[in-house]
Amino acid sequence: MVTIYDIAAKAGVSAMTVSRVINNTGKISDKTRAKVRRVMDELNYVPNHMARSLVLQQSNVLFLLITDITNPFYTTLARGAEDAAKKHGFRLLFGNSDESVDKEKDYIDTILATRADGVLVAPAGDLSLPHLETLRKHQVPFVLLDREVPGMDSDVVLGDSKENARKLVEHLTSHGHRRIALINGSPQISSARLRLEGYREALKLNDVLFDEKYVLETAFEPRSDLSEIERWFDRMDSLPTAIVAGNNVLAVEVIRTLHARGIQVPEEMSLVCFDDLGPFSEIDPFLTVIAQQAYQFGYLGTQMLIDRIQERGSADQPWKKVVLPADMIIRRSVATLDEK
Amino acid sequence: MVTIYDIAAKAGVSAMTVSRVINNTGKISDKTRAKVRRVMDELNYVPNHMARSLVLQQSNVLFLLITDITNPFYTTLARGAEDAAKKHGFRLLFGNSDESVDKEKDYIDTILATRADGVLVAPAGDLSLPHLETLRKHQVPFVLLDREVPGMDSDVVLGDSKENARKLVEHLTSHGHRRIALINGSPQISSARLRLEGYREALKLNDVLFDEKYVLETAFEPRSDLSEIERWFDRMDSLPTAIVAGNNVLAVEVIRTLHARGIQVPEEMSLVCFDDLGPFSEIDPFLTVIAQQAYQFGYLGTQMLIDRIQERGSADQPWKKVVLPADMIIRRSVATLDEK
DNA sequence: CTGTTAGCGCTTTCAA
DNA sequence: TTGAAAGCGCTAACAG
Repeated sequence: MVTIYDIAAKAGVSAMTVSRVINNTGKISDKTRAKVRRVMDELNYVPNHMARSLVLQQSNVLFLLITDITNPFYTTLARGAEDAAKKHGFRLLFGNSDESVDKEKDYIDTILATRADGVLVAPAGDLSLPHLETLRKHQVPFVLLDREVPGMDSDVVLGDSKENARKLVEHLTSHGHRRIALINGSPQISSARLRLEGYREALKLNDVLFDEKYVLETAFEPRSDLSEIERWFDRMDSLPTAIVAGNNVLAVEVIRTLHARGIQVPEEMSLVCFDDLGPFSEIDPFLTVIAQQAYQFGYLGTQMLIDRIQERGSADQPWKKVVLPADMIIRRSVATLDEK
Repeated sequence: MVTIYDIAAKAGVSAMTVSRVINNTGKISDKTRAKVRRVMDELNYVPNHMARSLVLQQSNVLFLLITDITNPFYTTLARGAEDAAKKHGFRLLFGNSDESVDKEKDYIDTILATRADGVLVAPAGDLSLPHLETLRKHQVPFVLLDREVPGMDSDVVLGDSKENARKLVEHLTSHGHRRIALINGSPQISSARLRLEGYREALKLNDVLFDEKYVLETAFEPRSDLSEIERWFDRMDSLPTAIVAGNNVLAVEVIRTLHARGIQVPEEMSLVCFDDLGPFSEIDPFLTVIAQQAYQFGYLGTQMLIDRIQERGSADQPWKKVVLPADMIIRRSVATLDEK
């Protein structure tokens, strides 16, 4: 491996001078600089970030921890984070927790051990609290994405889950639906809880009685075992006329289940959900959705994180909470009901 | 920051003993080990991977460079790589080159500077050659994924693009199609070239004359400017009856273009493509595709890479080339033609 | 079973 | 404008 000492020897200068050339610090004569540059090229020198980070006590690395790398909401978010990080000269590394608190724990350990300068986290759920406390204890700045965690104050970028749930439900009631189900993620996740709240409020506002049997709380990621959605349908005596899915992945699961039972959307069942399906929704623009600005979640979150990192030492700013609005994209997965 | 020296001092042992406890090396009395462990917990010690990598001259990090993080083929591949890396105790970091040779270059520099132990690359194209040569020069083991680069021998995991193109075309001819177009990625990419070859061979085998005007070579990622596909349609006097898309992203672009022109699939135009659309294809299982085993690309590639890393020093093995078979999933995007 | 020494590649501080 | 010394946190090699 070529080090600054190899360069120094061959260029007839000290290692310190090489370091100065690399980092453009201090005063160097043009001649020396040129010579050092030439030798660096000849020897194919590549700086060693680890050695550098070790002495500088900072890595210029940001870490993005998402919960589902196959979900276009998160990959689009990742693109936003990538662009923002690059713009500010940070490198961005990704991790994928698969909605698992345990895998998340492993990543937190890795993040700590690799001394990332900051972290963007879409927490797996409320049980992520200890992980966040660990980050806080080690003074690693972080920004929460898409979900909050009770008991932990921090910067956070959110959608307005409650409001959006209300919009979705009212879209359905305005088409004559009264028996509206909610197939939601785990109540251990703040966004799922708020979506349930919004759903209940919207029902009340529209004089529809809340019926517990129309709510299924499962996981935002499909479980591999026999589908809970399957079983939920099995025990349903009278089906709803419409379903709100807590996210895009659940919407797909619902559609599969409906297909398997020969139930047509929207003729026999209306369906709406949170989050669009990514580029592939274009194939058949079919599902009516709340389209959150995934890219902005990543971009803004990263900017907030970098602000926080660079603020180090200056007066502590209060925590920032950014709530990004979302549009409803109306397509054709909702039928209009005539019956009262 | 807590270091092994802090632990050592508080536990009344030397730093070396702490190091041994952390790494489970050497012989340590149970009593000492217990005490060191206790102090580590009390002080919330987190090992510093950078310091460790610096002395060990290895990082236990693998880097996966893909060309499109929003393409489910690559995210599924990433899941496979993740699982394989984890199984062997390596950490996996991702980068996204966006099909850009320049961004790829940046990542290669980062990879070199952070001293990853090995790299999995889906190269942006033939122009990636210098990047691979850089890796080779610095003795960083790498495995190519999904695409080869002329002039560079290495381990590689591929699909059988030629054979699969043939299957796709013959599926169309067997349904009576004779005017079959190919909308393909850049000829700078090996898989695109082979797909074109397979297409031509299949036409010949079925006594269909090759017609240049039915081939469009564009990019595997949609360009932001006015769609080339748009313009290609514009200058077409007699439309084909079927289209083979070089990958899933292009298929989506084709569908959008067709929709905009009010052309129905499959009634007025049949369409098939390479690579499935990920979980979301389930919503409307519509497109007939060659479904490559994306997960296996990542899993096997990672295993090959780790083999290569661990072989260090032992006799050089010849380069391995793994070709993964793919199944055609027949859905309903192909119409049967009666006309001869 | 445990400790001492030296050094991984780099930058900060101080001196020339 | 340049250099020498020290140290970031850790572990290999050797000594006890």
